[in-house]
Amino acid sequence: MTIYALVDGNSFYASCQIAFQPGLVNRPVVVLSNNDGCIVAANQIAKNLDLQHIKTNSMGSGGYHAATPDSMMFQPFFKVAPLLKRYNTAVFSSNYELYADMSQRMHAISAQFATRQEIYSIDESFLDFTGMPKESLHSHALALKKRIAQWIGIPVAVGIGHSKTQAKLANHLAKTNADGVLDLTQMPESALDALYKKVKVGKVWGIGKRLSEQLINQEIKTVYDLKSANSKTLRKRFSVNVERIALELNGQACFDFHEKPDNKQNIVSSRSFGQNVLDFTTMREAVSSYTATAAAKLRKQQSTCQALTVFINTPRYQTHLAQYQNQYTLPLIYPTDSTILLTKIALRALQHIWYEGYEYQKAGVMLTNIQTKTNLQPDLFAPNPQYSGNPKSDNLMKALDNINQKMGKNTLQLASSGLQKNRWQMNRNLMSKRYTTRWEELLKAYAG
DNA sequence: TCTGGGGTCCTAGGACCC
DNA sequence: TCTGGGGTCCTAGGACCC
Repeated sequence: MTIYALVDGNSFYASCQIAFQPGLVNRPVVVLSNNDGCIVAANQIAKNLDLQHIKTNSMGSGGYHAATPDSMMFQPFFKVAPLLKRYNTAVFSSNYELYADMSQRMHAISAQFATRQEIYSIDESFLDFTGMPKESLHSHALALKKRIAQWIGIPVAVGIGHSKTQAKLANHLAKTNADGVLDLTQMPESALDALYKKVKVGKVWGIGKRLSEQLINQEIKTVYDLKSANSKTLRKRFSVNVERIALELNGQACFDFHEKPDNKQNIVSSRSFGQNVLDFTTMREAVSSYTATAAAKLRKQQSTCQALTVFINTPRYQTHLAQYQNQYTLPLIYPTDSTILLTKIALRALQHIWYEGYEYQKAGVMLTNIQTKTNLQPDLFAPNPQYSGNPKSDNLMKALDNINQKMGKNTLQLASSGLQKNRWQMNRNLMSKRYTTRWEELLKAYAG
């Protein structure tokens, strides 16, 4: 029987900031989303701040994240700014370069503690603990936790179970455990049931707000209720996925390990603008720039795409402004990974949906119909049947990627991306140094 | 003044075919 | 003078995740 462990960095982004400014450890710390828009990470002290007066209407019903009463998360920054200030909170703009580098280090350490690892997100990985002596699982996890703390200064929690869902749940519960580790595999059935009875069904991985409401309507209120529900009924009333989740809670693994990350089936690059965009020239630059980012991601996974979508919209929360949103998809005759070609297509798609007179807040580019380059299916009936990649373009793109990787993003770019990005680029007014990836931003220590 | 970005999977429904 | 039933493929939208 496979044993799964889930390692998860506590308030990961906030912990990354604290790791380099240990003086913050006793202060509330929050990290903002792109554009300094809302809060995406908060340490426990910040989470404990009194949110009474800001609980209402956090992101509106159309938001990605419903506000949960206990959470500072996803509150618009401007709404909580006065409260944060009152409590002397350290506020940071997102510093993705720093978090990505710290993430790699954390995952590398975790990998040393298991035969297999699945990197699930920037701050989480599943580990395979199968075959380890049962009584030592807990101490093994503690050793892992200790090493990550010592080597990179990030606190983690570890959950252990017979399925991914159990490991996720154990991890969630471990966060409030004294030592930050919880092993469900060593728990007798009765103890497990007693524990499950105390946890709300919405805490289960894969049960979001909507499903949780629907389950509660059917008298399935706790993890125990879900675990003991009839699995065929669950499939009929909800979905095959809910059925699987229930089985997983029973210790029957339905979701496999994925050691190698799958190639993306869709690649999106989109951003909110630092300030609303009114003119086509500026919008062209933004769309060109997002296309370049998406195309670089595409080449990184050695794929091509055969369709591209551009979307633009006005700010939905600024209700006094005229609202408009639209998207347009263009198929390509040949699969490609060329920034030059994709940019042409993207700008053509933009022409289709652009209307003068609106204040635009966001734009994005999505690449779809993605295929890996190695199993490209050339279209025999296309006018140019021998096409299966274009060596000249491939070399050019390779050179572009190499230079940008070595010298920094946007060292080399198309003229259509523009040089005055400050007209639309996001605000990050509170960014810390990139301690681990830039020589000139290294931490300095003074002796004497 | 100020509300993120990037993914996956599933399902329902329409178009089309026999 | 009758308006079935089954199948596939595609797309849009919903729900979930971090």
